[in-house]
Amino acid sequence: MAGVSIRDVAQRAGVSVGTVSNVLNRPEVVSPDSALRVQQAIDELGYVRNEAARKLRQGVSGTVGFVVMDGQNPFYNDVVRGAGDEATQHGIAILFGDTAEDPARERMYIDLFEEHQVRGLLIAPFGEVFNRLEKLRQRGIPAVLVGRYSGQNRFSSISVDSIAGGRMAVEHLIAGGRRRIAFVGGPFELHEVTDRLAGARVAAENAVGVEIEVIPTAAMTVAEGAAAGNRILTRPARERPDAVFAANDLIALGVLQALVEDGRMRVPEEIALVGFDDIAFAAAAAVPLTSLRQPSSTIGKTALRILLEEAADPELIPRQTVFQPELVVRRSTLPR
Amino acid sequence: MAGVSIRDVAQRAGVSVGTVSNVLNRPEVVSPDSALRVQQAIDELGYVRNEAARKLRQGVSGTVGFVVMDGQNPFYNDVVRGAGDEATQHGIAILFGDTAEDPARERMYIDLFEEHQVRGLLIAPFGEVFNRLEKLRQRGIPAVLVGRYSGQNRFSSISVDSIAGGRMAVEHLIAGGRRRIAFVGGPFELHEVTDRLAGARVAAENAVGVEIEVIPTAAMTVAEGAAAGNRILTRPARERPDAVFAANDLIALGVLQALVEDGRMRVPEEIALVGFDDIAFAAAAAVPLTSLRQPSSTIGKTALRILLEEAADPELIPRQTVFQPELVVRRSTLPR
DNA sequence: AAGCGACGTTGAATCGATTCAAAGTTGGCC
DNA sequence: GGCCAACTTTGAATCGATTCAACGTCGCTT
Repeated sequence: MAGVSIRDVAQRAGVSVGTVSNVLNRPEVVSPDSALRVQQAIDELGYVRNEAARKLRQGVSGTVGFVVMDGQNPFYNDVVRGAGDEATQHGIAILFGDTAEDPARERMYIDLFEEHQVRGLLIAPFGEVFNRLEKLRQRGIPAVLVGRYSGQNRFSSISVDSIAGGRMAVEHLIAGGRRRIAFVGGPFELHEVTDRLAGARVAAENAVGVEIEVIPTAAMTVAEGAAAGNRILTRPARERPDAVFAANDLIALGVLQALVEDGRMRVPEEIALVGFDDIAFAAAAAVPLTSLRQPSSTIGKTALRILLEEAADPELIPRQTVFQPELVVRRSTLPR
Repeated sequence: MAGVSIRDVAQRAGVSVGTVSNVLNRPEVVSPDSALRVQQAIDELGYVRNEAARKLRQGVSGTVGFVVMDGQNPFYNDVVRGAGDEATQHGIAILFGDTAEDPARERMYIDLFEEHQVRGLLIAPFGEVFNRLEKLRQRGIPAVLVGRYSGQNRFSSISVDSIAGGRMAVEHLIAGGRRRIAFVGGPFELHEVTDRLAGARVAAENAVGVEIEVIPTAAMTVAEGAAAGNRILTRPARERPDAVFAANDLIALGVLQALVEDGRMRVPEEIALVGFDDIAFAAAAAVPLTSLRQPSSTIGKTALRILLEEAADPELIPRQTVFQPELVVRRSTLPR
């Protein structure tokens, strides 16, 4: 069984528990002699520190929660890896919760992580969570939003400028000679979606004779994208758009899949396609996908760093960190 | 601040701490009257149970560690989601560690999770971890291997029959008229890789005039796959294979990307392509990819269930659960 | 030789939930 | 009324690491 405690180590090394604790946490105050004996005892007994006891006493834990709205989206996987890299540098472990775009599950994970007394919460939110997060903060658990700009600046956030991204996407399409542009995305509760659409509208208004049509989806998935693509295909040819701007790459890949399978509307000849996120698979798609790249790994790292700073000093004023997306042009938007 | 303890609740409700604890953990022994008062006090004070204290006392935690060798592989993301679904049904949180195919990081996460006194460890291992896992078990922390068959049956494992999968892949290629087959994958420390290759060899030996050539990769990534694809393309035309069996879909997509970009060897006309895992993006690839499907979400669920059983009863004999992969045929292997 | 500061070490108190033996309460029955 | 069983409630002990005031021990100065 486990059961090797600091007391056993102390006894073996012939010192007090206080000294052992000092060796572990403030080695500079203990004499080299004791330090050595303690270290030996630790090795011999295979002592492993009990995080629970430490956490209980200190009131701070070595874990951070990460609640992600879609764990199957490679974009978030990249963000998680970035956060994980940063976390391990601080000896911190990440509790991971994939809510699969389900608000109930989202609440559940927040509750669970609160019980676990996480030091802070990273969250790519789906539902309306601000009040809940506010309560968490009152209990001393800060939260940092990932991928979503925090409306009233109540929380720190790390995101990409979705409005600018939307504008860049549609300006690029217009420059390529497209005029009838469909925005495919949803649900509209997601700020990412509304912002990208808003940016698209700005670009359209700055041009002449460009219309934006909205084709809503229920989720940001390949399947929903494919469904949207098929809806486009059922229309008479003259009512179809000549370009699609998808709210993210998963949707774009779904649309692409539907179009390629059907075969009647070739990409990019009849219809151009832009995604968002620039996930690794965008480049390997049936038709390599033009997309707006987010610095995903950096987003994760930065989010974790800011979270730890806020956990250390609750008085810090929330900061909004906004990166600029980068247009990566591939074949799916070859000009007419 | 936090600081609402079970003692505060007890005081507010006018009962003892023992009763509050009973309301929380064995509601059937407490009178409806007290239960109500306690519940009210909990709501009014916003009490949240302190996992650290509970864990310390009980010696068991409500967390499970999941160490994944490649968090960017959608296959593992699906597995993680399955495990997460199952975990939440048991009120358990998952500590997540992405080792990015780095043995040092793998050890680091195992150490970290041990300090956290996880109830058990799910691991898709990369390096040589059996001795370390053995030590963990001696401390009462069981481990279940995910995606890798446990050699000497020392640990429970959930996997897919990689040998059968390799055989099915190559038999399918042979049936489609292919004769010069390249196996692309690595590193060979991974049993998945060697098993899939072994299965491929079996299929080749059962046929006439079929050769298997091995093109090693340093990792199971798109980038490594693309590099391998480019290596194939540098050869004189007559020395190129007429089919590629990739150790997983990421490699397959990389190879495909290289081939499509170059344009000289058309898929599937000149060269056929089979992957493994059947990730969601396989169907959406430049050329829809034939692959061997693993029941990824089921693998995750099952792994977690078995892990919890073993945590509850350390005497259980390790079980090897092996699913059969399913060949999903798409255009990348259209017969000649 | 007394006094002082620097340096190490000690060990009891603490964090908060759970446990369980013991005490308390209730109602039923003779 | 007395007694017993069934049901509730109590609260001190416990888990293991950390903390910190108090205590030794030296070596050096005056």
